[in-house]
Amino acid sequence: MQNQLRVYNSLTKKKEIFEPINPPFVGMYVCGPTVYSDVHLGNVRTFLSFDIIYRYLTHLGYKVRYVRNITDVGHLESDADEGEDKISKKAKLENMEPMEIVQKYSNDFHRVTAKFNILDPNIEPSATGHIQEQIKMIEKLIEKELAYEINGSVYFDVLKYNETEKYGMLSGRVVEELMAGSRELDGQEEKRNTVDFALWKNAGPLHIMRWESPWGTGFPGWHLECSVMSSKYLGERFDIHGGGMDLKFPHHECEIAQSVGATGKQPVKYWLHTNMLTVNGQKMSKSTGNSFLPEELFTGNHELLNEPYSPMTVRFFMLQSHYSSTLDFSNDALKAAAKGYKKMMNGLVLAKDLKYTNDDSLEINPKTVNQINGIIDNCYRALNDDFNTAQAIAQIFNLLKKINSISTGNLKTAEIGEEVFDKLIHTFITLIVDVLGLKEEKPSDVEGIINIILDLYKQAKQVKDYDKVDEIRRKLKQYGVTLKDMKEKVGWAYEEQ
RNA sequence: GGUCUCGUGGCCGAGUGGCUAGGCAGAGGUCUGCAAAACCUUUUACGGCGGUUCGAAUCCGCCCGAGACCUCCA
Repeated sequence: MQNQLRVYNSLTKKKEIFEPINPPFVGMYVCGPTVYSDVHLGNVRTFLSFDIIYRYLTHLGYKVRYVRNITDVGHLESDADEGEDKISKKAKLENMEPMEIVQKYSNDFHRVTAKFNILDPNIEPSATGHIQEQIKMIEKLIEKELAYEINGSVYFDVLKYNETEKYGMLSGRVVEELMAGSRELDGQEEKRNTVDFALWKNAGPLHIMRWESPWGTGFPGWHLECSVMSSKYLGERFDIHGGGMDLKFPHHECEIAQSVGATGKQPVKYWLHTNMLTVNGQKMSKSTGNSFLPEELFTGNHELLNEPYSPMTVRFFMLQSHYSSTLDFSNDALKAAAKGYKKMMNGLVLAKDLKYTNDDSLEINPKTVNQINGIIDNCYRALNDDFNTAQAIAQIFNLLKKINSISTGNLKTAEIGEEVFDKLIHTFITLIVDVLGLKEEKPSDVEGIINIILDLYKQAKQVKDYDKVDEIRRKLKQYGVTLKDMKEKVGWAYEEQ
């Protein structure tokens, strides 16, 4: 491939050539969900974007270790001292154990990602599974005087850190401005400064999630888990850290501060941020109440939807935009995506069946050959340009035209030669299936289809076309379906042996 | 208020200093028992006003409009 992969690095605000720290290995960490409620489509978009990144890096031959965490403690409702833990709050609300909440929504999350054909990460660590490591990191930060303990809670001292390092590099914040602009929130007296953030929180007597620590019973702060788990599984310095745009500040900023504070190293080489899904131009989020649940989409059961949309339709829809742009969610757009997706899948079915046919009477048409080679190059150029799936899909549609032409006989395979033919088919299938992760959605009503065959079977019987009858019976058997002639009707059953 | 992003044709959405994005929709044609698909051709364009340039939708400035982050959010 003549051109190299380039990625947009949020830290440097530039597109950079992607060069892993230890090729061919790539370490990638993505902030996963906080499992306190159902994931909505906005969440899905982020995980889908990183799914593509994971798939493409793998496709390029990198050995990727993909770590995506599950946040199951420490994510507070607000930054105030008595800010409630999201999991804990939900547990009280639903009268369940916190770990039941965690399990329930983790299961839901996995079910949803599977539906969208999002690959599982290699490691999926949880915050509660790494309490010891978090405590150790806090101790290290206290030792370096970058953190202070007060009333059983420990805070990161942003001002102290900022004396030698630069807090706010990623999000373009200036500490002084943050101090000036920050509002006085209730219960922040404990902190030395409003910009400080919690590493460990003292658990009040009623708090249900609690662990022993050198500072008493408590629970870890949200930002810490990612620093701890990424360094544990990917090392103090790794290649890619990803997450939604909205995590840039404060979450990722805090992560950098913690890691740099503890190790003296910039933890991440490339920061990648995905943009938001919007509805009527507004960010989709739980708090604004404009979020869609995947299930509502699949059933069409939502006031803003006039029909259901399948998981692959939505996947295709999202891939038609670039991950760093906002994407607006609407019926018209989804409907158009549904058609485009089906068109592509019809091509996939054809491509899998196409065979090369020799024809000595035909000469190779260099123009067509060049065209096909050019389109394939464009596909890779697009994906190499910061994983531009939108552009890649446009090019894949150009490949599709060639495939359809071959299928209808307008283009003879001999005109492009066997080598180019193989390349065309292979690239087309690989990009769609392996890189974009799109798959066929077969008709789910198999029974309905069997019934149509039963009707044909009955008709054949009526006219005593027993060859046909036997043929239908034999062919269905290959699929594990046995026909049964009964007194009143024809039935079917799963073949028992 | 601070920081930042965006504004593309009927819709969605790429892209970019001069070379066809693509999908959906529309128009015409080829094919066709019907229908569909497919293929070919084709119409609508870069928020406004200035500037830089041989040339800008693409760079710069101003204005208008929309949005994000600064508080939980992917």
